[in-house]
Amino acid sequence: MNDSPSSTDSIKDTIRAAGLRATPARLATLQMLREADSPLTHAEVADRLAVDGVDKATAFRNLNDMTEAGLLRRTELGDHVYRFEEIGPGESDAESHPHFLCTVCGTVSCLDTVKLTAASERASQAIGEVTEILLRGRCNSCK
Amino acid sequence: MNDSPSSTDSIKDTIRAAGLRATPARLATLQMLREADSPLTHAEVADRLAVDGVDKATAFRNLNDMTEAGLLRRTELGDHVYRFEEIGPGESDAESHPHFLCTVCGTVSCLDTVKLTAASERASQAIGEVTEILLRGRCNSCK
DNA sequence: TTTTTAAATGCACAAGAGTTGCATGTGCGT
DNA sequence: ACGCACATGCAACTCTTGTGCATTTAAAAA
Repeated sequence: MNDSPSSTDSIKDTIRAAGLRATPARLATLQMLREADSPLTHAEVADRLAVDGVDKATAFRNLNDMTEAGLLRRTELGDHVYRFEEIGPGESDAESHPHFLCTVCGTVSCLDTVKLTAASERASQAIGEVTEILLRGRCNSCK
Repeated sequence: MNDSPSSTDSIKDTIRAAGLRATPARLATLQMLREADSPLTHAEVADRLAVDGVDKATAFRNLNDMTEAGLLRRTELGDHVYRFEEIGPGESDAESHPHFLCTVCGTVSCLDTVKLTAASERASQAIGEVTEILLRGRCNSCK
């Protein structure tokens, strides 16, 4: 069998632990995001679930509900589309990692090591508390 | 007189130099952006011009046309709204400065001094060429 | 100054992302 | 196995942005 029951159960547990019901649509949603290595758009998730007969509104509501429940993180990378990624077990919602969006092909990459210089940290502190860093440009495949 | 004719003429010249006709709607648009100290949204410009009888579609078209002509820069800061700012005379379109968006009040600040650490530069180069930096968080007024 | 014409405008309508109201269906605690 | 709050489906709706087309106008030519 391809779907190991253990991983399905772990997904169920994760959803229930967040105070939500483990419905088929939510299982599929979280599994999709767990297998993806970059944030997925609203539409990508909805389209994929549509073949299982899941309504667009349901897909959107689940994504938002799971975000509110602390399971997902919603990011907006500047192309007028919301993207979602799973928040790992230990991870907190606040400590999100930087993202890179290719403005040509739309590919998103997660970055771990990107930081601002000390001087930049200070300059930005003067304005507010930075919780998110987003870089945009052209990825190497699009040069 | 408040509207110094010289500045109006300079705006006209700027627009014509970009290969566009200096229409009243465009004069007003560019003047607005020139006086603003942070990028203005599509809607902000359109609403302001509406009192002069300028159509919303015209306002949107002008913003996009002037962007294409290299007079303006269009940025998307993650709230599903386009913002525009003038590109200074010497400035090129490519070298945009970083922005900070307060996710609470929506205020946008332009940053000049923010840079990535050398290590971060290297890490991001591995993925692509970064042309734009966006920081999000809570501005000091919203803490 | 008048004429000419391509560019710009106004109006109405359309597309895409995301949301919401409401009746129906279902997970899951008892 | 039962019941109820929660979740879903469907349709209509909002909000931002873009488009088609007839009319007007900036600005170059005469």
